Amino acid sequence: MTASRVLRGEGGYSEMTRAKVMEKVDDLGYLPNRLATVFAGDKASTFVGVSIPDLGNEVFAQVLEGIDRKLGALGHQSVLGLTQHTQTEEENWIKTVLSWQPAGLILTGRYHSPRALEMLRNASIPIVEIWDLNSSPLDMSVGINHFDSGFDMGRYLVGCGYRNIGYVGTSHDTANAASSRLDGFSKAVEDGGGTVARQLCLHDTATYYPGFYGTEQLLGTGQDIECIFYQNDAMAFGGLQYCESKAMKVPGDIGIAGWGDLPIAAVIGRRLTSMHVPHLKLGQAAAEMMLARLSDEPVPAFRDIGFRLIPGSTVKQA
Amino acid sequence: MTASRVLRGEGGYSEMTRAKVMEKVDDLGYLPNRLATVFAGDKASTFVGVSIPDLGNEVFAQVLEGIDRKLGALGHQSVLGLTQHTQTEEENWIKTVLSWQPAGLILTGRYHSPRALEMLRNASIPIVEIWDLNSSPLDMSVGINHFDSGFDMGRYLVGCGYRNIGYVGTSHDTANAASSRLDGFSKAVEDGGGTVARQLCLHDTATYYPGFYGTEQLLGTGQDIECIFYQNDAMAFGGLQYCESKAMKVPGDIGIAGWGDLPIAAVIGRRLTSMHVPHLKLGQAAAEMMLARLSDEPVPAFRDIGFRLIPGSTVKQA
DNA sequence: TTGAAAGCGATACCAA
DNA sequence: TTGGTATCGCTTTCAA
Repeated sequence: MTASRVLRGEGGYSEMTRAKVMEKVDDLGYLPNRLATVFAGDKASTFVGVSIPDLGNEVFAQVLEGIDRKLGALGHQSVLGLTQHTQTEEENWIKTVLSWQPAGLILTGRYHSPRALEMLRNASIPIVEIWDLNSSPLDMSVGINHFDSGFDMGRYLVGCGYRNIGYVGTSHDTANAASSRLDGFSKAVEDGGGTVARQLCLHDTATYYPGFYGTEQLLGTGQDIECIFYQNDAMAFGGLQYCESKAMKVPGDIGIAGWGDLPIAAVIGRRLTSMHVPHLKLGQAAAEMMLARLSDEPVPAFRDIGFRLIPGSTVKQA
Repeated sequence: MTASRVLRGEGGYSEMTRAKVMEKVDDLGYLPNRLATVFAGDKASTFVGVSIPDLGNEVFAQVLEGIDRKLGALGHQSVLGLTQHTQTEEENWIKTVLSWQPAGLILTGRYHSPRALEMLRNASIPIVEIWDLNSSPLDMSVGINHFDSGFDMGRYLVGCGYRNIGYVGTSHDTANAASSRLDGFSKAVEDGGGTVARQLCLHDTATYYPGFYGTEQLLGTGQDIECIFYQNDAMAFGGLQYCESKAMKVPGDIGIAGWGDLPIAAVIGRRLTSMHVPHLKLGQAAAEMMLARLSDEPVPAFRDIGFRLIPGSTVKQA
């Protein structure tokens, strides 16, 4: 009816009619049913499905915050999916969220199950793969090259004189960004004549306490580790605390390097050696690419958001 | 048609028909359109709108994780809204999310704008208000009594012998849980013959660095503050770092008390004096109440999730 | 400028 | 056990 036109403000009605309609709307406390709108026609929904591995990891919380702020500001909503780093969780979530006819999807990571890939291709909606930059994405991608960031850190530590290096991280059932970092890191260390003597991948969350006890385990093996690279700053901070609790000097007795440059790194007195990644900006960029695509603006297939090594003072200087 | 029955598995069809339908489904890569399902009838949607103030605060990230895990496990999805601690953001988000006919809403906080309240009442869907326990909620509530938790901390610090106490937190445009804590805290301190001499409410996020520079500001006033209570552990940790950077002994020269018992508190060597709140459990409880209500099980109107004082070693012992 | 009619995909209800 | 028909709220198209 005419009311529909008025509510959409698309013109083709008189001012008097408009007033009458608006009055009724206020009167009845009418709220539109967008289900019906989307259902009725070609109108895209304003949902965007967003999959995130977990929120215990501050990194991803920041990414999500960046995404949702930007989407929300432009009238879109995030439908959240926590995949717990598994492809099966992701696949189940994709199936469900697609049935809600989302305008698009933002997925963390570049590795998806075969069935997920098939659904994604059939869906023919915009998809942004984030975090792990994919230069031949399903559709669009924004993130960084994790292999390279690990490589740069490895080269830096070797340059500082370290040769016998350890790694503490967590493991999940699939290839992921953290393992790409470790691969790049190992490559650089070996290229430089060192070895990643001991790599500890805990079945735990990538947070403070696992960093603490992982360090204890790693150093307990008796090998002469000179420096430890951690999956992220939270774990590195846990490791730092462990070392200090044992009266080990950092970097005198052992070097500590994190990754991600989390907010905590700004206050620990000494600057943690780390790799800066603009998490919030990454999330915002993902949302921007999605929104641009949805309004048919040209969008590059991928965007490298970059990283920057932070020398810090928890490893000895070259 | 018959296919609909088969897909819902509600019986009333032959095995042969079922097989034929399923074959076609696989064949066509058919995905149901839940928009239509919800739209069609009384069937409730599986969305739950979840409003969260911000994710930079680890506390809320954990709450959201608890909610989404539990909802997801039972076939529901969270539609996220980041309200940035403002009622107007919340109101806008409520209007939008209601138009998607959600099964229910989970809202952080007990204070809502008048227009939001009106929409919420008209919606006649289950609503869980979390975080700030509301004994006469719109519908259901789960959380803790923040006033009481502040009061307990105040009484404890007074019991430790502190009289001239400071507070560092952040401020937002509305009454909120943190200010209830401060109210309760002040009451207890005054009851015990002390004063909350200086209260600093920064216009910033409640994270590490504001805790650091807030402490600098607070101590810079020259008043003889003996102990500082912080809005949360992240801020307290920032304060702790500030004090140590100035070679002040904690608790010798100054006492530090946080709130929330965040994961970081477990690794900082000394135990941070804090208040334990089961954030993840709180989120899960909210999701459970929502799901119970949606399946017409009896649900209490509110649930106190409790807190527990952690004496720690960053304040002097009584 | 307005309204009447068809249709989106699924379900409820009946009839075959 | 199966399938036709009306229906949900809105948009699109066409006619008045």
